[in-house]
Amino acid sequence: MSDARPLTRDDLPEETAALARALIGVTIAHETPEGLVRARVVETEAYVPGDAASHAFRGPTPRTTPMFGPMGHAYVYRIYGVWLCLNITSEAEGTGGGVLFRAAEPLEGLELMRARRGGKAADAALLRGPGLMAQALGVTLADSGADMLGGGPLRLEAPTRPAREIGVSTRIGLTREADRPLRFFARGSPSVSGPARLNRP
DNA sequence: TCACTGATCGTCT
DNA sequence: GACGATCAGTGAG
Repeated sequence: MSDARPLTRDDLPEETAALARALIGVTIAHETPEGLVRARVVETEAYVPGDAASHAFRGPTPRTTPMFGPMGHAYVYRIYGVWLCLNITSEAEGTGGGVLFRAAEPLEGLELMRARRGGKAADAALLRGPGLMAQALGVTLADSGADMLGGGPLRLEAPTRPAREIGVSTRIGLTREADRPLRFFARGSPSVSGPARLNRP
């Protein structure tokens, strides 16, 4: 609760794949007028520089400019006209890279997350998948560009318990660069998304 | 457990 | 004028 320690840039690596791995287990918190929610990150994907699957691949556009800013900032985009996906920028300013938050375990603000999801999902499934995670956290397009390592309303905090073993697999839902092992997940977590075969040891 | 499908629209070609 | 870093529902094995 009040003893949660916000993470700063000194706590995390400034390299996309290393950051994606380091984020497994950290707490993501979002404070809005509706209330505070917290969740433990259990699944990420790295979109590294030069990666044809990355939105940054073709250079900056109005949508993707945050990806080329300094590390530790939010990049939020709409996918399939319906869902939002939350990323954190992961490289030095001028280099396009990001880590997609794919799933998390709910820790605090369960009522609010259930209300935002509006469904009958089990608690472990409230943030299982990138679109659902952004929805449960109450992230909006207005959050794109926000500093997540500066103690603001959308921020990362130190893990609240020892990390689970980290698994690695290929990324989900891609057509290009689909074979690269750039997805990281907390092995054994009930909130990890994706087909079971990707989540095995 | 997996494969397939429809919904839906901003973004870039 | 396509095409998605997705999800829920359905149906088959």
